[in-house]
Amino acid sequence: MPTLLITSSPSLQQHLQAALDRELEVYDSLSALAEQPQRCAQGVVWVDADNQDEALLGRLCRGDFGHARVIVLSSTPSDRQAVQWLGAGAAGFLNAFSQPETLRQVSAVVAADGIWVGVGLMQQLCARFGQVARTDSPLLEQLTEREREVVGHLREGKSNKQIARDMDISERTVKAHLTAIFGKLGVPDRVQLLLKLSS
Amino acid sequence: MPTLLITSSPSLQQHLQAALDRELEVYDSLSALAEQPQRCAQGVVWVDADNQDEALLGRLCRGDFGHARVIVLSSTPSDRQAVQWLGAGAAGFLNAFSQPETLRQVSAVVAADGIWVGVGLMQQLCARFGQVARTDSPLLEQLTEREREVVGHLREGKSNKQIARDMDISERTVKAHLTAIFGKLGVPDRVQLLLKLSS
DNA sequence: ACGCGTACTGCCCTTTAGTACAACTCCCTT
DNA sequence: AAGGGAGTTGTACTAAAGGGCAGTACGCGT
Repeated sequence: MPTLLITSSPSLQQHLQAALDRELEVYDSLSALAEQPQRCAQGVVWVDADNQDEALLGRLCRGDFGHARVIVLSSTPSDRQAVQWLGAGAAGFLNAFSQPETLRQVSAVVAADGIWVGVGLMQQLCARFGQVARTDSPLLEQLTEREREVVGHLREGKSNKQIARDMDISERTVKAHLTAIFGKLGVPDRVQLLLKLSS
Repeated sequence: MPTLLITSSPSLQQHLQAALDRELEVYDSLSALAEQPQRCAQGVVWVDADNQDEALLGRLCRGDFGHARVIVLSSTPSDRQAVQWLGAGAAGFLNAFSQPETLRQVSAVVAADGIWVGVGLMQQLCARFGQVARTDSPLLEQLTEREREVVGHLREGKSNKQIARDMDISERTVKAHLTAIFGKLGVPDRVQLLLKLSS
């Protein structure tokens, strides 16, 4: 399993090589690597994001060039960048000049098919996710079983007619359920309901 | 730094003990541990979530019983559970009977104050974050200026009549813009458009 | 001058959404 | 037995959404 490094910075190359104590296959830019996709079909690729083509890096993370595990490095890391690359499918995001011990840790985690992310960011992400999950369930608790089913279909964007077909009841009954749902949740129509559920 | 394990399953105890090759302090249930909170004031606590009190586990993750690092195990893991516990403050979530190598990896990461999470879940979290943080979708690039304005109003859940008032044009023109928008984005109606934009 | 894209609007039409009012059947609790 | 919630459906209505057809107007490049 080869370990690749994409950077145009000699100092970063030296830093990473010293930390990992392993043979690195170094490429100057992603475009150079893109021409031989078989090199990154597997293994781990460390990418210095500072001077790389964002679109190309995004494709690499998404797996367009194989199933490589991508670790994105930045000398000026931010939460925005972290979300961008981890969301695209990167396996790690951290400061390019992190402590050697941290780099080794990241390397081990990623090699074991895990992903590496800073504690602060993780808390932010969970808070954001939890925010949605929290407002989601209590809202639907006041609905009956059948009404929740209707909401489920509604979230797929189905029409009343389609919901009626899928639930094997009349369209009139679907409307009855909807009227009850709108009343309980305090919304005027299906559009507002969807917005309330996804906010 | 003690390592605790909360489970009522002998096979899980054996599995983890063998993988970590370390002395484990085993408790049958969380309620047994809750009576002596000083035991989990620090260190790492592995908890088998399968047969535990959810409320109690939530409090443990949130730090009600000290600042222990909590790793939640499940023999039937799901993203929903992962979000639930990581969101509550757990340091890791994984299959109870993961490979010994993975378990050791998780142990190392958590001991180093990191968080362990699967790649798929990470992408979901980032997507959810982006949903809130992102203001403009690449989908909207193919729309004209005026059409993007209409979409903006649409995302507020406004009716055509209201949009017409706000943009100071006729309702018919709003419909004309909408027809163009639906065509370009390949959706049949406003509901599907909203779903597409928020996915 | 001509074509083209964008914006805007009218009339008229069909379909969909939503509600008011009125029933009926089950099932569960009192 | 009586009441009530949940689920179901009908008729009839209003309002909203969506689109076809037709026309006007403005700016921009050839």
